[in-house]
Amino acid sequence: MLKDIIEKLRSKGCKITPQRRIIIQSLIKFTKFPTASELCNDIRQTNPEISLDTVYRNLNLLIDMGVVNQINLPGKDANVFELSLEGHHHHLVCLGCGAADCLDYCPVDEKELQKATGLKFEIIGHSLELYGYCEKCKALSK
Amino acid sequence: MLKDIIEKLRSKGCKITPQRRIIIQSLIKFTKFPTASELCNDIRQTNPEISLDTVYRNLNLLIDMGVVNQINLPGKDANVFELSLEGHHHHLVCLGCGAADCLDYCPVDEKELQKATGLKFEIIGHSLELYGYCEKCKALSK
DNA sequence: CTTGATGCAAACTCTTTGCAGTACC
DNA sequence: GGTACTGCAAAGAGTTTGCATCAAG
Repeated sequence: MLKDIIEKLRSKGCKITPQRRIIIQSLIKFTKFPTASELCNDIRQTNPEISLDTVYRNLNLLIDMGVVNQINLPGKDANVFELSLEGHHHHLVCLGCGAADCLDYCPVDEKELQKATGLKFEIIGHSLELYGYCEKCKALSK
Repeated sequence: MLKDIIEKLRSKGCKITPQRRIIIQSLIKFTKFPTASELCNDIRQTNPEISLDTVYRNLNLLIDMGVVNQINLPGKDANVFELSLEGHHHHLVCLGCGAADCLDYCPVDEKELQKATGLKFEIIGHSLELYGYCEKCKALSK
């Protein structure tokens, strides 16, 4: 997974710096989708010298490369990042702890929707987020 | 519609100032979902003296009152506001001009989804945005 | 050696807050 | 008249940019 991404960057002429490598590694390792600064703090535990702007710059680079998605959650800590190697999918976002799981299954049939909405609007994509509580947070609230 | 909202505010003990009234009127009038500053600029065409912080303060108040929804769109101009008198619905967001239409019909069956995802995650809500091109922007791109 | 990447600092945008004066109820 | 609201200015958060230095290819 790390190798694939490195290879993709290399093939597009990007240099593979230690910072870049660590950012990708950290992103792979996260179980929730991190904000830019969460990612930076995580990396600083082993590499205290990295700067937040480098994290931002590389996240934007990875987004341009199609390796990372940026997700806008409602509320605070709204901008989070995820690896996007898996193609189209959706998320189960926990309202308790903020953890987000992926849902491979896509329940949205765009063709059906296009029929239902008529021809005025041409649908070319969608985003669906499911909100609720994960196992841990369900247990905590009881 | 304006009256209903004013009444609701009054019943909760809020004062009805000219600014407040104009903000609501402008919000009703918009055909796309405006950002806070778009809303402010629109209001300034007739009331140049209004300040952006008042717009923000009142939008937050209206959100607390349940009269307005805040929607996070991906990319720039991410935070937009809509009146939320119609209950649960989704949006057709134009990638060309940013205009957003409402879709009353909800194609997401949460019960089905709950079955499909199992019991680990308890679904209590969802958000769905459809992206594409409105009639105008479709025509322009040809 | 060349070009792109980094770190620092500062700029920028969006949003919130403190405060004194104002106006709605 | 009292309390909530306004405008101003300034503070904060999050993100981007300019620049000199550094290192990957």
